[in-house]
Amino acid sequence: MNIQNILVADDHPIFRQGLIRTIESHPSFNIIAEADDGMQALDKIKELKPDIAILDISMPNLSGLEIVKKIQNLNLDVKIIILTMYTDEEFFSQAIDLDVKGYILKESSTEDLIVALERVSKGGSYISPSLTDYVIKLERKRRSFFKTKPTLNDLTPAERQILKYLAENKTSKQIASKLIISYKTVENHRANIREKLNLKGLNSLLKFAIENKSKL
Amino acid sequence: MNIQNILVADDHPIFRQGLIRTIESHPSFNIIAEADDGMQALDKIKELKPDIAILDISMPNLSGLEIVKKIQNLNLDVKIIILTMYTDEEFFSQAIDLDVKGYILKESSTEDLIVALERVSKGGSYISPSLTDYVIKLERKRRSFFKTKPTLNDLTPAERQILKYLAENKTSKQIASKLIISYKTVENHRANIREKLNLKGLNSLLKFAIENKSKL
DNA sequence: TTCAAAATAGGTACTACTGTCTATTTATCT
DNA sequence: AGATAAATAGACAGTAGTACCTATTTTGAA
Repeated sequence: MNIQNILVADDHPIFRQGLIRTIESHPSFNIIAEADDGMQALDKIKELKPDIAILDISMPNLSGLEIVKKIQNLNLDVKIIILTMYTDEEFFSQAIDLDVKGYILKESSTEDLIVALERVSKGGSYISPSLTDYVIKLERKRRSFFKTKPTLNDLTPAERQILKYLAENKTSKQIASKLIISYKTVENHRANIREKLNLKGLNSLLKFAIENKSKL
Repeated sequence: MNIQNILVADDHPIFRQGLIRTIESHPSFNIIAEADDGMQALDKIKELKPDIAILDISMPNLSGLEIVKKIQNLNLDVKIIILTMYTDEEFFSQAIDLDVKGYILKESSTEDLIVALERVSKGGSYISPSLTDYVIKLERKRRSFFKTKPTLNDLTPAERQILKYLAENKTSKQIASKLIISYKTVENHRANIREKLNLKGLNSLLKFAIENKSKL
């Protein structure tokens, strides 16, 4: 097996040093580039064509998952390992749908990281052991009726906008006057969102908005 | 200045590697121990008496801030740098009250980390630039009337209990029947909590409960 | 251009939370 | 034993969100 050229992209410099130290301690891997935001990562991937790119999800300018989409549109042959803090079904299943080769958590051991690199470099794939629960859950869901859980992606732009204000605990009236639309329109959006996301009962929508505001 | 012996404690192995790589690249600092949970960190500090201990806040078994308390009870002469993800006033002011010498964010640059170590090793202190806003806010608060922001600590056990259920979006009725108390009692607790925490307006309490549920 | 989805607006009944009160019974500390 | 804080319970008016509808206009994609 040739030496694998690797790009690491993460906006946390100290963590990035950890990746470098871990990866360079292994002779089969060679770090050819670093990036501390998404745009930079994409540019360097296009320019340097690494064998493997290790991407953080939450980065300024362009998220790891968005980078993956762009790479695939360009038909670049780069294997992707997503590295993230989020033990979050949402991101995970998005990544899987994008045919990402590795998905590992930032809390992983250095050994896990190396194993992931080895597997991926040989054409395989690797998912953080801690995510097994999600994998199983997803499988079960897919099997039983293919009814996939509705996600934020099903929402229209206007609906997302409403959600953002809701997360700030604005009332429908306040949102209406801010957006210069009728109070009833806001209420309608709320109703539609609740229906799409299967939210029932009082304030379930507010709860959802607050818990998911980082994703909006 | 002598070479400073340093202990690093963080439960994320890759991040820990980053700390080590960053610190060891600087000749004045020498890492004498690592720990990946709080108990281990405390034990090693007691045993090895490092000059400086870099502690993560969220670690298994014992949090960084709890370690600081124990160290101070034992009158150990160890300078503490807290390293955390949380840009959270709560933790920050707790740390300051504990007379921690450094408080820096995990997203800091490697340079910031080194500067912090240098300052602290010389008896000074260092706070992440990104936290300046909080520092100023705190200062302003302390100055204007010494009225400190009310916190979760001001709440009684019954009130915390109510908050927990609120974070699950239970209605007052549901909580009442679960705790076998009157609906009105629950409403009274809610009112008291709102008053203590200065929460006004509809659903502000629910918002608070959800945002702080991890601390309950 | 035509069709479908999204955004807009409104009606009505119901329910939950808020704000502002009073008042009694337990604990707990001095 | 007496004071204080906490937990309990209630009244009442006002406001906001929910559930379930109908209906028009705008926009975007086939």
